[in-house]
Amino acid sequence: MTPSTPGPGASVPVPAAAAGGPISHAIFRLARLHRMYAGQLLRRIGLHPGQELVMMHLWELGAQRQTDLVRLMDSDAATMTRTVQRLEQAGFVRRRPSPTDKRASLIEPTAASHALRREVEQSWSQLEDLVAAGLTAEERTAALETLERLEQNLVAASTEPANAEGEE
Amino acid sequence: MTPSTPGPGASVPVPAAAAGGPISHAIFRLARLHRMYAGQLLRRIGLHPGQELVMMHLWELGAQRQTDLVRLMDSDAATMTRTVQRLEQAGFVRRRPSPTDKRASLIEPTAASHALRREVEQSWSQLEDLVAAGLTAEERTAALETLERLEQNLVAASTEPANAEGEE
DNA sequence: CACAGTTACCTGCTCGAACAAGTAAATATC
DNA sequence: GATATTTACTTGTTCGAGCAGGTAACTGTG
Repeated sequence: MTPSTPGPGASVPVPAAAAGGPISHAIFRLARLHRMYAGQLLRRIGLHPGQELVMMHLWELGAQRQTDLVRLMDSDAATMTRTVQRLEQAGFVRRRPSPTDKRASLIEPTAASHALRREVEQSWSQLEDLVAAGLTAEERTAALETLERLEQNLVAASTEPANAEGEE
Repeated sequence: MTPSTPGPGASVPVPAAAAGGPISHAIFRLARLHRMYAGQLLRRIGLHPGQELVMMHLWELGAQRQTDLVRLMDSDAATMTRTVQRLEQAGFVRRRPSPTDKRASLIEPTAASHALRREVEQSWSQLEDLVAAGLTAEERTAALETLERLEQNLVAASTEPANAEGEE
């Protein structure tokens, strides 16, 4: 029945497993599919998942220190190091020592990279159209609110728990 | 400001970045947080993300061939091989050659693993409470429907595109 | 100025995700 | 029954994610 693999860059098999909390699992499955699609779109333009976010920050804000990128994306410093290394090697960013801080290096997008920006934005746009296909403007807003509410629940849980050792 | 690392299993920094399509990015952020929490809960009980799904399938269905697990989780065969190897090494599963098919091996949960099941279920339950905190039953249902609708959009997109070779 | 403490970055490691390729066994076809 | 194809699984590789160090540079304090 399954038509088998149609070839690279076109197969996104249907999900299957379901267990755990319904919402948790729905998030899991949705995120999985979403990641798959994003990955496919990104690969076409020569980026790996995650790299496009770094680039977008750089294109929007200009040269940044790695630490800034880490903060902006709330990612891991070690991951950022290697991601930047690969972006550099791919010719999308350049590293320049910070004039004010010898520890830091400024990451800036190369001229060559700017051609990518449109493609990244198009990919994002495509993905958004896919995931929100058939939704009215109101439904999109509602969906967004739902997602953000769930997100806020998790954010809140990370700050509240307050098994915290005394701050103060 | 940031109280520094409170210790393992307690720090989930707030997200930050936002870009791309609003819904896409909301999914991305939500999934990220969700994954973080799931990872923390799982680590406490000695599992890595993904392993718990394998175990749940085994506990529910009994011994399965790797291929079955791959199909159930719609995951990669290579990933499954290594995941099972690690679960085996951790003593949670055992591998037995299939009596009927010399290529296949049956994966079955060990007796020792059953103690884990409660913990996995508790972790899932905890996570579900976290993510759906403060939602009424109706809101949970609505959220679930929203998530599933978005998921269905992606699933549909994977089957429709119909650059497909005829499925006849 | 010397010291401790912090910050910025890098490396090593484990593990999941995905793709490519390869082996062995089962099955289909001639 | 020999050959081709499919199936089950393994290994190799790249890359993101996260944790655990480790080094150099900055900063604050005495």
